[in-house]
Amino acid sequence: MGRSPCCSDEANLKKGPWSPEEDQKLIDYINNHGHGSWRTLPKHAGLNRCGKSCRLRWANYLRPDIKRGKYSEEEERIIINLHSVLGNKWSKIATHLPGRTDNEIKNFWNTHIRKKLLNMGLDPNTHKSRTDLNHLLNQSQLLCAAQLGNLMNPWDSTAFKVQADAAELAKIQLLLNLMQILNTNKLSNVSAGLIGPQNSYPFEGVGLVNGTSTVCANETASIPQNFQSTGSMTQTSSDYQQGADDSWACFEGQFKYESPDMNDKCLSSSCDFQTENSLSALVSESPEIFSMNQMENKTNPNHCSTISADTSIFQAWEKLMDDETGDSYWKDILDLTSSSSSPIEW
DNA sequence: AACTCCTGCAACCGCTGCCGG
DNA sequence: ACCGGCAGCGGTTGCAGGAGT
Repeated sequence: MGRSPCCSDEANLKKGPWSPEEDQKLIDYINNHGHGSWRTLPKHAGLNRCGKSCRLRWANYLRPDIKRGKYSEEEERIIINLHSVLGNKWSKIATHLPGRTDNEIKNFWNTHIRKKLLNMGLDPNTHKSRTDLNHLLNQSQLLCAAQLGNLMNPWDSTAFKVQADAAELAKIQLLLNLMQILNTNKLSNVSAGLIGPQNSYPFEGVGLVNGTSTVCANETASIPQNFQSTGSMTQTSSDYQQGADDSWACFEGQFKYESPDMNDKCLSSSCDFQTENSLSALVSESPEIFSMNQMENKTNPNHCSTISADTSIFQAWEKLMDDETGDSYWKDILDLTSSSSSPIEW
């Protein structure tokens, strides 16, 4: 059911920028009487504006507790983290940034952060790598083509080497993109891990910056029964409400999943819908590399898929672990996780 | 100096959700 | 249950000022 536009019956009302005199009238009136009904305020305050315009002017500009000036890195980080969980819910994001208005945060997002994320190769809407499925498909096709090339002409050593390098690069890139899918989805950060035959992957949360993660907690993440979670996470937000709708929390730390009786090589278990959809699409595009098995999970049937990959992916993973850069990167993360081994319950 | 283009931001528009009758 | 009024929210617009040519 629609409703008539605000103040549409009052054609003579002023629009556009506010004059200093109008601002002062509004400030004086609200300081003396409070805003009360916005609908009737303009008349009482002697303003030729509609109530909506007055409310907006007060809320976004004249309110005494408004914080002006540049956003700090901390504020920027909070906005990115919250946006990854809440999306374009600017008013909800604003409740976590005292003195900042929803309008101001929205503008800051659109003019600064959005561009920054794009420059970093991230989709500002999903916070995922901008590698869309077509791009992933291209990479998996490159990998397949390289492997096929090996089979078709195994005696051409030069071609073999070039193709092998291309295959290796493609594997690593594909792996990194998979990690991106796993890492940048909301619930997947607490419910999905990258698990190999020997290496457990300690994963990070949404928008992990300086060790802080924001996770959505409006659903309880389920963990398949044959998995154990270990590691350490410390809650850093004070308004976390476990189980409440629309709640959120900040955590620090990492934890990992291990499957004591997992013989198959498994890339992900216990996905949320978004992760599952991303991975399902990837699996359907590259069935020669990935397979997907449904695991029965009575607690939460929505989070029960297992993605399995071709062995070569895990060989690439191990190679990445052996690589100097990769090794030091993972060593840092493993050092962080080794401080505690108390189980986490979700 | 004059013009165009770009950027940032305040303000508007139209829709939704809530609440009381 | 329905309806209408209101506040609030998010997308969009328009303008001022700066940068580039």
